[in-house]
Amino acid sequence: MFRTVLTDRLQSAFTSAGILLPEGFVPTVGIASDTRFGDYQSNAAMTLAKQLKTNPRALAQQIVDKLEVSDLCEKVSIDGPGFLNFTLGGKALAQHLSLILKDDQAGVPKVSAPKRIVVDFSAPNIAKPMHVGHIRSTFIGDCLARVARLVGHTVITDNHIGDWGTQFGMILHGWKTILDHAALEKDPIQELVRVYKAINAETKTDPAVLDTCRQELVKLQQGNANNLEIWKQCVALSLDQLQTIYGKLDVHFDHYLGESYYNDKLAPLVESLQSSGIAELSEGAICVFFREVPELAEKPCLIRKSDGGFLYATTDLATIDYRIQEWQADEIWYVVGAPQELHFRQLFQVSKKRGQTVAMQHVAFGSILGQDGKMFKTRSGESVGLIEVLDEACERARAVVEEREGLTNDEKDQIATIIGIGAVKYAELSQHRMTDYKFSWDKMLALQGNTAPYLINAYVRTRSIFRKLEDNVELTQELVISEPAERALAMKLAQFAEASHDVLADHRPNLLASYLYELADTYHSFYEACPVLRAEGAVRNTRLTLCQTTSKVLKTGLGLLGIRTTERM
RNA sequence: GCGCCCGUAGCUCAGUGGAUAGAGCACCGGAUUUCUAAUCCGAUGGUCGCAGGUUCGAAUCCUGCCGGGCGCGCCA
Repeated sequence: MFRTVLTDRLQSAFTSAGILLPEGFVPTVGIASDTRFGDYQSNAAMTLAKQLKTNPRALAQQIVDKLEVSDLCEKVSIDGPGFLNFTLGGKALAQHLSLILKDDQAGVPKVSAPKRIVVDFSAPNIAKPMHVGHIRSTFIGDCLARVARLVGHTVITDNHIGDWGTQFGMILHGWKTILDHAALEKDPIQELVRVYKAINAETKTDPAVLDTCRQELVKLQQGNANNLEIWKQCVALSLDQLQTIYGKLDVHFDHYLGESYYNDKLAPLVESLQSSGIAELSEGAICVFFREVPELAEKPCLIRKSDGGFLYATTDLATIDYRIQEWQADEIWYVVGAPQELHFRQLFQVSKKRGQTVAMQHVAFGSILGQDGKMFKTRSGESVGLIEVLDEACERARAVVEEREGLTNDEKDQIATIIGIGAVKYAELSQHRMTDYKFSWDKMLALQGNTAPYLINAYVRTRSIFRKLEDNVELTQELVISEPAERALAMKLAQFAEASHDVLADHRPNLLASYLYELADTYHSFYEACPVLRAEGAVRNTRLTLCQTTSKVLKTGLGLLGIRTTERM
């Protein structure tokens, strides 16, 4: 990765120039914001000059005199108030392209200190259909897991299913009184939802029903055999259906350890927290106070209700224990919505009090809003099912594919699925995770502009050239990059490494999405400006190599977003 | 009341200390008997919510204000 190599060289130059770096000062090199000046740039001289109270340009000159980058750069210049601008040489670029081509991970270097990272995402509820609200956690989590794996971390994905909520009181009561077994067989989730909604409505008008539901729940929690059996059936039926969706989405988990998995660990956990003095009795409930943290001083974390029941935080604490003990987790990433920020702050504080050193990160994201700009609530009745969105996306893609020639119906179906699902994923991942956005069919399913089909089309264009190519052409490493469009593409390709690593710095898939969009855009421009097959000799060879490299980076990059590619469209 | 997040082009959004703030959509003008146009080239469009401050340099950092969203003990 050029950025780190140049940073290292810069560091050495400081040393050779005899410049003592102040505590905490790290020279940085970044991708140039304006390519007129160069490919990479550094503001280290300006930043340091401020601290040392010297002239930035003179300091820059001192550094450049000691800088050894002749193997990488054809030019290093000092511009403006003291920017260092690096222009890569053709040979270094060509070498990097050839690395991308032969490397298993397309030139993305591994981290020097790999970690064991648990990624907790998706977490749908049992007996409820997945809706558009699940899109964010599922796609962001899946993408982060893929990127973390690529850069060398050991990643454990865990779907912390909501399989033990209070909603089971209603489902149990409904199962026993109004369940339609034929309907259950046909579409389990739909029937369970119907039952849940019907009973939920009854509880609003009839307090006796509510009471019955509570009793059913207590019986379940106390281990009543019949209720437990019904619960198991619900879980099994729901998991089946979830697996189907995840299969369609190409999202996979190493574990499905739902809330229920931790049931028997909760009582001893609360006891130990109490006996160690971390938790205390307050207003009948057991909670952990954070009197030493001003912002949390009046916001205790409840771990046991006054009626003896356990809570969200209790299960999460038990889950942390498990992940540390069984999986030796160094880090845990929770891909959960921003409204739960307080919950996680409390959770992390409790963990800290217990002396746990695992690094925990709440990867928060904004809300998908309804057309009214309010939260997209499940019970509002307006929520759109995830399946419906995916089906609609594939149908729209299919309508476009239909007009293409030379494809069989089966191929058209497959292509439409890849594009449809890719479009939905890209709509999410190309967005900053903290931004709230209104759900819109058109936005989610757009096939034009900055969308998955645009990127996939760029990939298809790289492939079609090779299909037309006679025989096997030996791609040499001697590249002749002369046209601006060629050089722009080569530079873009080299930056895949930086883009991939940037995703993990702040858990931001959209940085990779915009990189890939820029790459596709650069390729499309190159494609118009530089004929490949009609060119000859070294020029043709160079262009073929650029196409081949683009092909690999697009496929790998889209793969990191969880988006599949197709050879034709 | 306190805490967190957000406010950038008509719309949807990138950009979190660097050089002239960028895309997509929409609108307007061009390019095609194609290495498959789901494409390309160009034009129009912005006191980056407001006001101060720090800095050689601020959409970006700090303070205050305005507007919107979310959260703040027995749901998850």
